[in-house]
Amino acid sequence: MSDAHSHTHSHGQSCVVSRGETEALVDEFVASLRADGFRRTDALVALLRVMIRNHQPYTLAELAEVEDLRERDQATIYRLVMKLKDAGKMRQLNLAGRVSYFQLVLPGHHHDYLRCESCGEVQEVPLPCALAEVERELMHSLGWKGLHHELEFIGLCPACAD
Amino acid sequence: MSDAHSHTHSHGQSCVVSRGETEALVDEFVASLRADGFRRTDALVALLRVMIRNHQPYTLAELAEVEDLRERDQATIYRLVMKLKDAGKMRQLNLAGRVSYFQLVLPGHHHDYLRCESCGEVQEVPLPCALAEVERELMHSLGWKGLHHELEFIGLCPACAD
DNA sequence: CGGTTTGTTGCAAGCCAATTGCACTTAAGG
DNA sequence: CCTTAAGTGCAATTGGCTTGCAACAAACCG
Ligand SMILES: [Mn+2]
Ligand SMILES: [Mn+2]
Ligand SMILES: [Zn+2]
Ligand SMILES: [Zn+2]
Repeated sequence: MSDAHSHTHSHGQSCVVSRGETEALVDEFVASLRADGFRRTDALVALLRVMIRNHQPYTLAELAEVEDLRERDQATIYRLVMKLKDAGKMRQLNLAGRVSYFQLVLPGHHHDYLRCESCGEVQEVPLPCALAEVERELMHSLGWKGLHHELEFIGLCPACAD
Repeated sequence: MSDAHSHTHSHGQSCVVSRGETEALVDEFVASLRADGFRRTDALVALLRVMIRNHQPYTLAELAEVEDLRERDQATIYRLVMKLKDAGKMRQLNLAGRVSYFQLVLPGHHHDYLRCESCGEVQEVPLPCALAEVERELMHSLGWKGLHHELEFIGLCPACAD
């Protein structure tokens, strides 16, 4: 009942960075991480390479499939992701029910998503997001601090809609 | 690492319905459910009573604590919730990491939420939501169907912000 | 370049909310 | 009543994390 998709679905390929530019960003990212006690390990570099090159939400399982991370222990990837989260460099998205998605925090990048209830496809919303203003209003009127948001549109993708 | 709150936090108490009005709505709800093969059982009535009376997101654990559901098996509550979801009468929200929240679908009711990253408090957004227009635009331009959305603002509640 | 400190990793075990199989019970309809 | 299909309790299982611990290896220091 309520069974979800289980195949590996493809994400939309928005927000991609060139191979060369990625390397520079990785170096920069690692450098800033040094201040938080991170060391430049192969696993960290491989992880950042993927998540910067293709700025999308990934499940831990998806990350474990990535080149240069394939032979890594799942616990290693898990701890890297969590440590990045603690450092404020990783965001945990709860797009689907049982699994979490993770996406690197890149200054100036914010994305909302569309998710298909039928096949699980996740696609970036190709429209500008106007919620920053609402955030300001909420912080001002309710006294909350440091608000950001997570917005997901849910429905049937063109393929599943027939 | 990244440890979340674990105590039972209170929800904001918006969207409450009077005791008498609730009974009428429950009867109406059950009646419409009959078309989907539902039977009027004590567990179903108790569940609807809670979720209509206080239209909020609940975890399965929270539902299991409710009067008249306390002595029920967790599997019973789980299957009721899932069957309602399959019938399109229940929405599964992914507000937090490991546990799902469920909220009854009531025509004309739509809510967005604020969640405190520190204490886990969940509060309804007291402003009107203007995303229906964006949904129409997305369906029109991208070909998705039946879109609804889930919007959550995340930050520090007044208490946790000091 | 050794030696020391401390973050990192593999491996295996554990955790826990959800999920399911099965036999029994009960609402609903005739 | 009697039949049929939905609902339920109970126990066992799943699966996505999550953690303890010993072995490793960046970074740093003299
Ligand atoms: Mn991006
Ligand atoms: Mn409501
Ligand atoms: Zn689809
Ligand atoms: Zn708080």
